[in-house]
Amino acid sequence: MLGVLADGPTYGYAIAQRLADVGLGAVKGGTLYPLLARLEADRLVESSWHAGEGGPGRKYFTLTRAGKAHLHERAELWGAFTGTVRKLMES
Amino acid sequence: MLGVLADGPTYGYAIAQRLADVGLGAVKGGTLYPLLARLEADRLVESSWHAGEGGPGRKYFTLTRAGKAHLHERAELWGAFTGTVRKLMES
DNA sequence: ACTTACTAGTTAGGGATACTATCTAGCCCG
DNA sequence: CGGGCTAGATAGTATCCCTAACTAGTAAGT
Repeated sequence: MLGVLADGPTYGYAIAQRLADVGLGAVKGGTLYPLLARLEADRLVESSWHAGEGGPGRKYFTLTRAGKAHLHERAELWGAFTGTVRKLMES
Repeated sequence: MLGVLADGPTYGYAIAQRLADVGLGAVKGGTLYPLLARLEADRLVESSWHAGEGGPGRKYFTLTRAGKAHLHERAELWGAFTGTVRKLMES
């Protein structure tokens, strides 16, 4: 989620499409929006409402400075973790 | 878990030590034993009790044929998943 | 006008599961 | 005989993903 937002501000529905496009499955609204709300509660993202252009309004989310830091930190931990697991599964 | 068991039959406490050794943190009994019980319920592992050699008895777990197949299947999915996520986080 | 479909977001409820904490029990050592 | 290590089990709590249902705007077909 934070990785997608690192490419620039977007809104929930577009994030879901992006995740589906790259092959991470159809993330449903009931998963997506509570997660975004948690990220906002943790001050990792900020949101602003924009009127829709030929459709409903969109809530755009932007990574905060803390969100970027969190992403980089987690990316390192994720790399270490997956490396360890890969070794375990291949051995 | 299945990856550790792929190296040969072992018991819960030793699995926890192995996971701690490779850097996956201290997996607690409340996580470890229910998970092994689920794997056994799914016929992915089999267990047998062996009297302790200078200590309490040990419940040894062995990967079944289905367990090995499951491990290989999951390892492929895991590789694809982590590859996708890595690209997302690095972009 | 009515229906369908797509877009966009929200909420309630259930189920899976990882965690904390606690318990039993065998063995060894000081 | 208490403390510590080994070994396993269980209850209770919290998290969180999912299904399902809802509201609402727009557009196209009938």
